[in-house]
Amino acid sequence: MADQAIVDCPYYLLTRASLATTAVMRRALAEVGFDRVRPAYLGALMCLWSEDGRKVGELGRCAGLEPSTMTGLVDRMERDGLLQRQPDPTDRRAWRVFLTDEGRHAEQPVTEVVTTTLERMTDGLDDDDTETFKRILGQVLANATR
Amino acid sequence: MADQAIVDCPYYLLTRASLATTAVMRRALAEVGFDRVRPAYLGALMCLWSEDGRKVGELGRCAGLEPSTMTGLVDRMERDGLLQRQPDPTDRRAWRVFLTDEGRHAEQPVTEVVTTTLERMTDGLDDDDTETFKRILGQVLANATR
DNA sequence: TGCAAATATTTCGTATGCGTAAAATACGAT
DNA sequence: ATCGTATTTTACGCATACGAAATATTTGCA
Repeated sequence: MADQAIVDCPYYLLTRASLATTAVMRRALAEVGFDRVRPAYLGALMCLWSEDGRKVGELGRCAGLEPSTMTGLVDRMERDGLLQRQPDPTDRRAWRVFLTDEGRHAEQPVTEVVTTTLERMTDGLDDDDTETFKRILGQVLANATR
Repeated sequence: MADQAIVDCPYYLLTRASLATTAVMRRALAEVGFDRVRPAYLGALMCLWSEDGRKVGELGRCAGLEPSTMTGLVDRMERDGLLQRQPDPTDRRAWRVFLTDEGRHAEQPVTEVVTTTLERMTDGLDDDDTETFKRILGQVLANATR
């Protein structure tokens, strides 16, 4: 089979694993009734759960996304009822992003779904592997962003 | 710092590492004059380099992409002069995809850029880590696609 | 004070990927 | 041969992400 070379390519594996995990995450969230929470929202939600009322740009830096990406993301999350923009009282250029009740109440169950899903994704790996995985991904990420 | 939780999340690391590596790959290709070769083309190119003249759907299966994704990808690759569609002589529903001269000649230098870039991405990791990385990604991918 | 530079956000165009539905063609059973 | 089903590809709408440029506001310096 000539197609074997590609599944040995780390870049193929990395991009495919990322997309496939996202697909599983989306289905897992939908299955427990959280179809309003898209996988792309998770980073921003985690940031807001740990500290609500950030500026759009701060949220982007926390979640690893560009400002121009955040605009659309916050639009969709607002449309889906998870958060609201509020003008920053001390800086008229900026918006503060606040969770709605729904966004706040999602923390517990969504965190649980994410945890369960990640456990399912790392099935067949021991704890060492999981730690190694995070370490390697962190190193790759560091190598890539510079 | 409350933002630390997120960089400990394997899902964050996985998606970020994938996007960041893609960005580096794009820049690396552009730097050596291969800006017509987008990172998304690499899977399809590898498949065609190993076996030219596949059907669109076959190419998708080889590269791990849905048929509906392949249409646009092949459109762009054709627009960028890397391949051409030819009607399948034995099945009028199907198209065969053939590399152009340019697509064929890209194999050597593009492969080199990709290899170099991946080495750069895995800088700071030993050979064991690299093998472990592929094994884990393969496992995650297997867990996700089922 | 006034103006240039910096900052915060959005807008726009583009790439990438998916799922659903449609269109064209092939195939298998009768 | 015909009809229903399967296959191949495309079309469409949407989500997600980026970079470049535009807009609005703030800030720092002369």
